[in-house]
Amino acid sequence: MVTISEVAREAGVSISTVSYTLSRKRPISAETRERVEAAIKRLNFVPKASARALAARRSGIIAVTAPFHADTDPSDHMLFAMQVTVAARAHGYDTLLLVDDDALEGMQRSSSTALADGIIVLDVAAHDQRAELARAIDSPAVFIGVPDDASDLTCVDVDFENAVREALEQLVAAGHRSVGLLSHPIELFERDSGYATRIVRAFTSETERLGLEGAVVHPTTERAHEAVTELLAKLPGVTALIASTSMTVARSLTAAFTERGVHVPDDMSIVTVGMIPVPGRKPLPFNSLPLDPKLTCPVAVDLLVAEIEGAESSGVRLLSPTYQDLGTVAQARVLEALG
Amino acid sequence: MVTISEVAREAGVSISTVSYTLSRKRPISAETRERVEAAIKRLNFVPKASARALAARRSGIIAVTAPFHADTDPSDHMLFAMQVTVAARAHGYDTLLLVDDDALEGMQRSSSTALADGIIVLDVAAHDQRAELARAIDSPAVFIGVPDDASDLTCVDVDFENAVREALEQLVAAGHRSVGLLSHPIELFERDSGYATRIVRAFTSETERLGLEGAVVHPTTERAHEAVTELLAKLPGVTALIASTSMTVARSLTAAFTERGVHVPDDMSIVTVGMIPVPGRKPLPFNSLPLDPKLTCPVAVDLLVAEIEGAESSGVRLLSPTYQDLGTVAQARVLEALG
DNA sequence: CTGTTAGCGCTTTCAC
DNA sequence: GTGAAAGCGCTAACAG
Repeated sequence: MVTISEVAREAGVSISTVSYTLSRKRPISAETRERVEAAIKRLNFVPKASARALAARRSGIIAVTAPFHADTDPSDHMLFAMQVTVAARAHGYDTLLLVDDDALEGMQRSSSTALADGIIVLDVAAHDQRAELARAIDSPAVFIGVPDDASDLTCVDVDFENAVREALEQLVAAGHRSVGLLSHPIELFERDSGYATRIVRAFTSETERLGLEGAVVHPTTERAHEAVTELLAKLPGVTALIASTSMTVARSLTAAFTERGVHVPDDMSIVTVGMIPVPGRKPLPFNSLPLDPKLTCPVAVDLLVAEIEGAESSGVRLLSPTYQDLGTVAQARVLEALG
Repeated sequence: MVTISEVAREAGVSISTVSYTLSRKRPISAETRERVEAAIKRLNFVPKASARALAARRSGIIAVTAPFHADTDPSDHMLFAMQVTVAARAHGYDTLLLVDDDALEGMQRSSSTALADGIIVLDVAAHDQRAELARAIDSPAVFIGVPDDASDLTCVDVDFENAVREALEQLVAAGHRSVGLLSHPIELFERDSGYATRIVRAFTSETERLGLEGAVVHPTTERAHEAVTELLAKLPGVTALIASTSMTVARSLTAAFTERGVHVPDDMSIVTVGMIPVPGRKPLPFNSLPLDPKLTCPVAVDLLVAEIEGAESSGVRLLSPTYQDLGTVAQARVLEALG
């Protein structure tokens, strides 16, 4: 196991010169640099993480806390953890995974032992214990999601309110006046996972503001059929739907409407809001305002790294997704005019 | 930031005494221990990970390398990563997540920088670059899955061959003589993800050995309907099915058969093999021999920790899942006798 | 049973 | 532009 002093000896320089050649924190003459780099290559030297961390008081590790609830979709989980990891690597950091019951305790531990330089908080609930903890510990933390009490916290999230508004405006522009919202199973709201509630609220207030007819339905099974039936009963003149639900339910949406004699998109325009795309998988065949981890995670990591490196910041950053137009919003048919 | 020497001073002992009370690596008198522990509590001391790692030449971190292919299910990924993490915590280790293109390079890096004490290799492919790498580096590694060339490697996996045999034997015991295998999409085999191939092979050889009529079908969409149709055409007398496919396809299985007038389980007995259960989610309503991360991950981590702590081991450990009997295997109806 | 001390392998002043 | 040396905060001989 080769150390920095062996490199120094091999290159005929002092160890500080080797260190500075690596860190570029002070000028090194071209000739010296060359000698050092050659020695490094020759000996196959790589600085040890622990020694570096101890001396520099920085571990180069970011902890990712991701608890696992009954209604947590493991796919979504992984997609976020992955994007955080990719973004962290781009800054030279590695990520430590804190899951399950260790999501809270591990956050405490990684801070007090200085295992991690900072923390990314995933799957944030409305009342999240990690919010208080983040305020109490030394390590900087950035939340992906917004807890009810976000004071003194740095949070990054999709601007769901704005996304719902934009989706509705797209529909209104195409002449739709009666719009449904297909949400998550009702049970999910009891645990209050925050963003689903925000979407329903935004839908309610925006349909009202725009003078639209609206109805919210929740799936009762793993397919959309029952909810679609309910929607058609509740809102007989419905011509458009915003879907913000699970992937499984969304995938059965077209079939569910077809079974009821409703053709998508001609009879039913669909826009999804806040649905998570899976890389390498066939995307949902609907216009969308996605909740893409690739949008929020890099921003969150940027903020965290900035804080680690001394910047001060806090507050909530809401990011607006870009509208993916797949042509699944059709001109509304004015049924009344015909009937 | 309180250090060990402040604790020593506060307790009126030497720092080694503090260190040893913590590590329990040598006896400490009850009285001294009490004084030290009081001081630790009073000052709220927690040893710094980096200092500890440098001095002990052990980081307390296990790297988890999990590349992400187009056909990698993010759910499965997370479930394995989680179980590895939980198992690692039980031994006092934390886990570092290596994903994507960094799965290979990160493995190299975490070893050469001594960032991690050992490595768990997930989502192992038949020809996996990480196999050679594992042989080349210093850090011990344990594979969850078995690459084609497993020489000098430590691998843990489910014994799929045995599971297929057991499933078939259960079916034979219930009188079935004509059995189908619902596998993965045919495209998956081009990338050769190993275990799917092993299951098909085992199915072929075991049906032959048992003198059964057998047929393998692959889904062509995200539902089972097309494959079921194909199966009924290929094997008109089929009375049982082994399903080893994606969760989505499996969930539509009962509906697919029902649509063809085949009742599950009375007309069609189903056993799943190698399917991954999601904690907190309603399990598939079939008898099963699951690929449970809770089975393989703890064993893999145990082996890795043993190697880290000095034990020598290598070779392939195949674990047999226990048969989950949900009563979905019915007595075969002897159609011939009636016809 | 406890204390002294020499490192672990780097980073970073301070000095030239 | 480079070197010497003092740590960083712990662990683990070695010594008693």
